[in-house]
Amino acid sequence: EDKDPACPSEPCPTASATQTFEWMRVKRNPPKTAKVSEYGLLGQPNAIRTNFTTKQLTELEKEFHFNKYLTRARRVEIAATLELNETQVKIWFQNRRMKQKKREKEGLAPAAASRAAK
Amino acid sequence: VMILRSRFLDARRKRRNFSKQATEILNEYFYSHLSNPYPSEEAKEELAKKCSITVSQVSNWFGNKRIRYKKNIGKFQEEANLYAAKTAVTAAHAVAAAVQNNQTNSP
DNA sequence: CAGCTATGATTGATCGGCGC
DNA sequence: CGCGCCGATCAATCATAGCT
Repeated sequence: EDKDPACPSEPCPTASATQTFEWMRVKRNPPKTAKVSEYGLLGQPNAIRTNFTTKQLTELEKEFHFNKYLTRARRVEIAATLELNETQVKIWFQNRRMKQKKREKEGLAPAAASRAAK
Repeated sequence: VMILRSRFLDARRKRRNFSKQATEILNEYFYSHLSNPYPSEEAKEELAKKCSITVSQVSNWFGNKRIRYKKNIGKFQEEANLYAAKTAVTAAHAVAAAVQNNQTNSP
């Protein structure tokens, strides 16, 4: 069960046409950041990317500089204050930590590169 | 809801296109690994060095390339054939073999 | 110079794997 | 068994580069 699902017996409809591999078929499930209660009908939740306001981002950023990690209590507090789900706050911190790490990495690479170049 | 897009003009968003050679190298890798265009961290570092760009930029390039390719495969068909012909590699098998850490065939 | 497309970067959110 | 985190990726969008 660890081999490609397609390779041998393939009709190959259009001659040399590049086949459609699995990664091209991958589809992400829509965000479940919903608050279904607001719709009566389980209609479409917030099946879209939430756009945080400048105010929310400023507040999250401030909290991040205070603590890179959140406690359950803090998360609940912030979510309520910014009118976001606890999940959104949690995710924001995780993405923020990754961003921080990426910046640190990009910040040291050049230094090592210039040293090596010298 | 006003346009809260106050992205304060991300100064960092001053983009510059990559050099022709860099794009050439990235495309060669992409199309020679079309069955699984997901370079490992090591491969990304090597590509970054060859292209004189950062690893993050290599990641961004592959991320954008994969999404845009599958969004409209037809639009890239010409490009795909071009690089496919230019690079006759057993990459697809190499990738499968790598996952298996076992070699069953050699060029 | 306007208009449209190509492309690099950003980011909220998902996916699979880990550890507890 | 579920939860938070990590690392990678997705997917939509932003803003600019570049060609017509």
